[in-house]
Amino acid sequence: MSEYKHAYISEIGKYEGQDVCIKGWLYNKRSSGKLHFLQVRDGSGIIQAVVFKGDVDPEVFENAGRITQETSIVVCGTVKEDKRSTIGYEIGVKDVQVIGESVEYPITPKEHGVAFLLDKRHLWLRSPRQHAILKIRHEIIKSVRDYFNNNGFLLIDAPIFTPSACEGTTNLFETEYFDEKAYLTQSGQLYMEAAAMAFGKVYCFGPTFRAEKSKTRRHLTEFWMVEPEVAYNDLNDNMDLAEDFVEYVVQQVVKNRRAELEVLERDISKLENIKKPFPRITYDEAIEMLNKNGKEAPWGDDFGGDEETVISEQFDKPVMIHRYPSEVKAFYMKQDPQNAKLALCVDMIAPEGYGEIIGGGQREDNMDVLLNKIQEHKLPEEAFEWYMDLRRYGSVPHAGFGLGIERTVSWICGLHHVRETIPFPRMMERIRP
RNA sequence: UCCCCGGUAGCUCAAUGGCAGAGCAUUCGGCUGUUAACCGAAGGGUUGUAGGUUCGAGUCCCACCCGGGGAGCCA
Repeated sequence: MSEYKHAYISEIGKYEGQDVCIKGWLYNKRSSGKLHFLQVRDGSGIIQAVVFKGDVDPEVFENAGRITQETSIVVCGTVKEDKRSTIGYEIGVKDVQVIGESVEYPITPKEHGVAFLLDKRHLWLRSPRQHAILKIRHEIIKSVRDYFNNNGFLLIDAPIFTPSACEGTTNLFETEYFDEKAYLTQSGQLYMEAAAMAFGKVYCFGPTFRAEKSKTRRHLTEFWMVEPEVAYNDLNDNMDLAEDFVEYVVQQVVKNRRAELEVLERDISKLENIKKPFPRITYDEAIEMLNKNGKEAPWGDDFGGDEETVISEQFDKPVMIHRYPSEVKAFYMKQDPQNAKLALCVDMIAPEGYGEIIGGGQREDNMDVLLNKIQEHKLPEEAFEWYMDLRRYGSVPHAGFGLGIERTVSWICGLHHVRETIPFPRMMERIRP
């Protein structure tokens, strides 16, 4: 076996006519008397290895017929072009070596329920559909990093442990930090504001945690968020950045992960259409749109999933809704100089009912106004002393936003639930495996 | 926290209040081109848990446990 060169299935075309070995696992098997068809996967792809009784030792043929699903095997043979193969090639087997047996693998090539598959998430990752989703997740994350790295942003990692709530309202996971309490971060934003005053254009990218008891297809307790922040940007600059960024990420996936989108049966034309400019409407216009479409919405209410869906259905691109009432938004949102009841904030709602993927806006840069907001929200002033320093020492207009990775993956992949968009999802009722 | 749905073989599901079943998986046998292969056979059950109604409960009633979907909540 050692004389054969190790080849990955994704690059098998380079070895046509040569003898190679594939190191992987048995995905599925079919037999036909004097033939065994072994579907072998190695992480880079799946290839059919054909064992013909007349070509190999009787012992090799016999053993090949006994290999069970997900047994790890090294398959050696000749790479042959074959039109019947979905990847264009198959292996004419000369030898098969079993590395590790797999006895009664639980995920059979038939349908299974979500609860069962989530219990077996560590094995479910081996299936082609999960490969497609997680490769697209990889592409999205790579595109996110490339976009900011290529546009003059500096990566600044935000801490995971935080001494108190960024906004004081949401449920945080509490943990012990020596002899005091600490919380898992729900956002790196306040730290990005400090970093923007130091470096101009910055972003952070990492996990965030929310302890809300939400059981919906859009919620995880642990999820990943990318948060850019730019000094001297106003709300319009922020919306320009958001749409340029989202267009780039979507188009990179369309360009580089077409095969994976096809595995998921995604309508790619809908993604190809995600090009600038994106529609921008005010909160007031959104309220009007809701009332016109039979979804009564009083001025002053925040939008839930139903409202977001009705609005997103009016467009075939992500829509940016800006200038919400200050009351429903966080304390650090800058007050609109044209109307004190409004905040200079923006949410981006993905099309096809996928909901909010971006939330952000211009930050309050006036120290007195910010102090009032902290008091109105009954937040502990001393915890925000360092944050006030950013207004005390050379305050400038600045803006930023956060994009939720899992909701973006869910939208681009066309999934029903965010739980498949992350390798090991953490939800209200599920922390294992 | 609230509302809705569900829990039967390893998995996906069926069973009018009357013998607990099928497909897949597993094991054995057959087939030279299979594509969730096919054909034949075998093994496999505390029907989520605990009560109750009934001659008789997987099925009806009550409580609880677990899961799924949604709401609230969630920049």
